[in-house]
Amino acid sequence: MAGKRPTISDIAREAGVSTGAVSYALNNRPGVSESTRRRILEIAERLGWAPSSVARSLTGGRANAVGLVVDRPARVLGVEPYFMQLISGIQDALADGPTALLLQVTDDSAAELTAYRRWWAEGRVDGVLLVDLRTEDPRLALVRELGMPAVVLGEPAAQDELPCVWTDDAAAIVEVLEYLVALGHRRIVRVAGPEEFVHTRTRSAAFTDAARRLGLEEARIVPADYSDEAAARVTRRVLTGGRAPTALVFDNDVMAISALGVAQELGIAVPEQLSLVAWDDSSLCELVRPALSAVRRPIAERGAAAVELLLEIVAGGAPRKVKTSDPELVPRSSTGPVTPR
Amino acid sequence: MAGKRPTISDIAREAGVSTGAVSYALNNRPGVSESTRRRILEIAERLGWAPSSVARSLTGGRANAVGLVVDRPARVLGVEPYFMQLISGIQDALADGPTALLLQVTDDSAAELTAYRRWWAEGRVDGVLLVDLRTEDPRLALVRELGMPAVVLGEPAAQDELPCVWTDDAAAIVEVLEYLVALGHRRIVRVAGPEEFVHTRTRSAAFTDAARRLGLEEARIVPADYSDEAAARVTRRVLTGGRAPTALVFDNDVMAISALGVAQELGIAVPEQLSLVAWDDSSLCELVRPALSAVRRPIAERGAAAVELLLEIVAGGAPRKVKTSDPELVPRSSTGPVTPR
DNA sequence: TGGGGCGGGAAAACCGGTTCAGTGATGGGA
DNA sequence: TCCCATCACTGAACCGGTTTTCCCGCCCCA
Repeated sequence: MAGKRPTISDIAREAGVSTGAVSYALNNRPGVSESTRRRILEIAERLGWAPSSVARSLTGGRANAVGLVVDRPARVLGVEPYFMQLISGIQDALADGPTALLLQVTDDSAAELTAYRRWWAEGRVDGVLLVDLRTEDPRLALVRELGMPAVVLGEPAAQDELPCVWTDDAAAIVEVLEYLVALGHRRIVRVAGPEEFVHTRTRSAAFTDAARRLGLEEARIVPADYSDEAAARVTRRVLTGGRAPTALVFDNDVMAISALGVAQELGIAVPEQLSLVAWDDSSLCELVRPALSAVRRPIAERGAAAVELLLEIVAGGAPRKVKTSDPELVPRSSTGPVTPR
Repeated sequence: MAGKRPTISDIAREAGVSTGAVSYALNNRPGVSESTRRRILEIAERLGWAPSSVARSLTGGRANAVGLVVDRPARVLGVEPYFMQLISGIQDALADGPTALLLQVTDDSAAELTAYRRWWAEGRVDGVLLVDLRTEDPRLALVRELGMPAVVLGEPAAQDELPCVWTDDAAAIVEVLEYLVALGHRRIVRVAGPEEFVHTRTRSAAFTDAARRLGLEEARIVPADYSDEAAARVTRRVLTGGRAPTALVFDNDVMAISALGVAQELGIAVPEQLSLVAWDDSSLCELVRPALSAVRRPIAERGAAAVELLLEIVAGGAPRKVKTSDPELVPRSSTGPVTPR
């Protein structure tokens, strides 16, 4: 039966009290006697009453929802486990609180801005999560303009005061390089994600630094865009050019897998002739042969921490910068010592 | 600046009219003169007014949101491109309408029911999408009990009258089998998803039927659970047992890739000694070597169609059963003619 | 000249809650 | 005994819109 949902007026009528009293009783606030409260709770239970989130939002000013816009082409989005892990972490934090998650997937960064703006204007969200921060990201200006609570998932930039949740990617890059150097690699190429992302730059800077410090013979960074095709193209070029590297480090898992295919194509043995390291470990990395060594980051943990921080800020807390647990290198079969050819 | 958002009262005051008049003007309804309407629209524009979705929902009774709960363990969810493609299709349909998407990810089917129930009780959604229908699915009873609009993504079951959006999986199974038979395969094993899903049963029935019709020497179905580990286990068992099949058909892409690894482990050449077919084509299938032949289904199209149908139903339309375009087999390098050993 | 019809708009009720300002009854202290 | 607190609860305003009701003024036509 599609009967309409009971309201506090129904409860009030049944209990013979005013709606105000019902409100107090249902919210465990002083103002009603214990016996009346119990009676009201019982009636509410019997009627199957649940608070209308809409009505509550109207007075409370709170929407009890947070928003996330993901701006990546559907093609790469589908394959990359990152976002689903992130979302899953977000849900953990939202679990049984009153807050819901609004999700928008777009492949157009103007649409992303519009989405945030609209959600805020319509009062649909209390705050938002920002992922994949770019340099000079227009979203920063937007949230400032709107005064909309926001938490950045990514590096804390000195210049802005937005709260963020971050992982020490730079340290992980160093760990990877030291590991590869220990295996005897001296020519290492990093296949990076899009340069406009702040986290790409952070990793690039760390890579260059560490390479210099370790006195690497050759350490280059070539840009790609997270997609399998771009990675394949770039890998082919790098491997067939002169002075081919003996190790490749990728900025995501999909690109690393794509490179694995290219190596097979070219008859280059992994890990005997070429070592591969993926970023963002996922079961994809364990799936392929040889299984990929990868840097594992606490993605779900990040998502959960970000939501908690956001809710804290919405509730009036001060902006903080939260660091999650460190990434760790998970060595598998795609990395090995350099063998002289 | 975090200035509060303007309301129609602000507009009314500025324009020197009542809020009712403003409402008419902003909604393009008769009741105000053309000149007043223009004046009001202009003021609204200048003030940067946007309707409060919350307030609208309170009167309209519409939440302007639809809900989707995905009940799969995070581990498999992350890797499987299916859901992100689906979500991306859903967004296409929602695009610039007033409707938002509420997403919940859970790994507990009781929590799934709770989520739907709560969304509805709280008036957060106008309707929901149901994926991965199980036999005797408690969600069917739930949406009936609540009178909550819902669209099923999956086979139309004769017994219930819920609207659904479906793809002719059975035809695709037949196509795959005919293709494999044409290549000379007579011993084919299908590695299925969890049996409790209705779509698994549909495919199983179609598989068994077609196998009988084609007079296959051996056609078995072994159950798995969409995860890479289960697929690896099952594949190992099947391939090392007596009378090993020459072709394997999988119910998703992850399992097929996992099997590819197992074949490599066992020194079985693909496609020379073993053909593999994945379901739900994704760029993962193109990524691995050899690239996987796969059945491509219009997943995003399904998502979009489902949302459109749901909105139609919410608006009072009659429940329909919508069939999306047919799946097609995309042959790649993982399938080939049987070679006598 | 009077009545009917209609267009433009005001006023108020309403949606489902929350919250504030009262109010009558009770109890306690001086 | 009087006064003041306190308790338990009511009534009403309020959040930001939508919608219904009603009213006024104007035009048209008989």
